[in-house]
Amino acid sequence: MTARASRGRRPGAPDTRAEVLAAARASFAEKGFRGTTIRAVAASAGVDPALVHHYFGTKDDLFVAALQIPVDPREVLAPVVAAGPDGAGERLLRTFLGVWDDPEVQPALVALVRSIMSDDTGALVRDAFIPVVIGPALASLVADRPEARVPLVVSQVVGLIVTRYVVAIPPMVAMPAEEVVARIGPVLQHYLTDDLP
Amino acid sequence: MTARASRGRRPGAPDTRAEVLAAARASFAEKGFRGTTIRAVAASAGVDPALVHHYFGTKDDLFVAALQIPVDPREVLAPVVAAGPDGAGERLLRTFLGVWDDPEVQPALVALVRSIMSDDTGALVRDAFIPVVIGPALASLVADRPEARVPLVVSQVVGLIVTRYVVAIPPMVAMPAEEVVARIGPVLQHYLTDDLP
DNA sequence: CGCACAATTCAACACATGATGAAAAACGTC
DNA sequence: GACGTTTTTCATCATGTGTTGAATTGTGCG
Repeated sequence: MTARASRGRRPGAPDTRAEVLAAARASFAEKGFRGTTIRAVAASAGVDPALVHHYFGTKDDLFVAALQIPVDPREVLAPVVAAGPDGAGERLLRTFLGVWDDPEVQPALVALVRSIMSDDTGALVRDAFIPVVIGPALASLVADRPEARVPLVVSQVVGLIVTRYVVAIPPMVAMPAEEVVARIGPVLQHYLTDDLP
Repeated sequence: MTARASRGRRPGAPDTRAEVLAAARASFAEKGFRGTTIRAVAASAGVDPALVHHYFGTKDDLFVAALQIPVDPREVLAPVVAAGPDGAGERLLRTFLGVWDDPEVQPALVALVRSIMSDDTGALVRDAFIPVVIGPALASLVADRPEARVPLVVSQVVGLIVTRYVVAIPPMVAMPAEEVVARIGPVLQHYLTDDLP
């Protein structure tokens, strides 16, 4: 019930901009792009809608601002790739969970995935992200025929993302990271290096 | 450029209702619930928006009408479950693909999944569908500790759904059903019956 | 203190959308 | 052929949304 009514600047030095950005991230993560309204973000930050426009311009701009996260997939994957194919499945999964379980970046990543799957931004993943970023990284880890193995790895990882972070089915959320690594890691390893039927 | 202008009933006996329903299914599958507008559905069916309301009432009603599909998961899963745990992974996957690759039901299923992941209908899957429908069916196929195994199976199957039908990444779409069965089936079997680490 | 500047709200516009009710045209039946 | 019924469009409304510009209040600097 923090009744905020008066016009003009607030006393003190509150970082209102950061609050708005956090509210936007949370809303984009939970409701997706279309489901998020500027008014709702403003209300959740205890602020007038016009202020959102003042800081971040249009709604699209707000969205890309909310997706700004300090994680470059190629950089994160580099050490995993450098260590070679032995035990790559578990290493891959461990670093992956290290990023996704970080509460600092999780909302932005979930928002990104939600938008990819609800709106037709799917093309971005389909045509650019996987072939350009993920594909080459995994390609040096697979035994052979990467065009057949990479999609399998991706499918299991995507399933993990959706069940653990997007839909958040309870047993998957409750599972400790190391347990996920121990149970799914071998499957990734299997997709990467075992003989294909 | 089929200029349709005149008022009143059309000559002939066109099944306009079915066309509207098909357009709605396609739009819900591609753009999700929020992304679908009554006007767009009407335009895609070459019809006035009011007609959509005339046949199916509100937008929610149209959505549930679009989701009406002649497939009961328990009924489909019954024979798979009845045959016991031996080779259950591949059988499960085969019948699963039989349903999802059917172009008659695919749009409705994709629409359902899209809505589950974009809007917060996720609760439906999280709290009802998996525990009540999928859980008990799989429970009789697993070796032990179903609460640990079922989520693993679900994660791989969800990953398959998303990559093959929702985001539709090309290598996954192009893969023949039997190849999917041969490559992912053993992994499901592993989750169902192999020793858990 | 005075003043430029930043932060914040208010009021309003333009637009798209879901929904409604009445009117017009074809059909089926007697 | 007359008539009730179904199918279809038109015109319209209320609402929520993104966006804009002006007005107001606090902060920091000279």
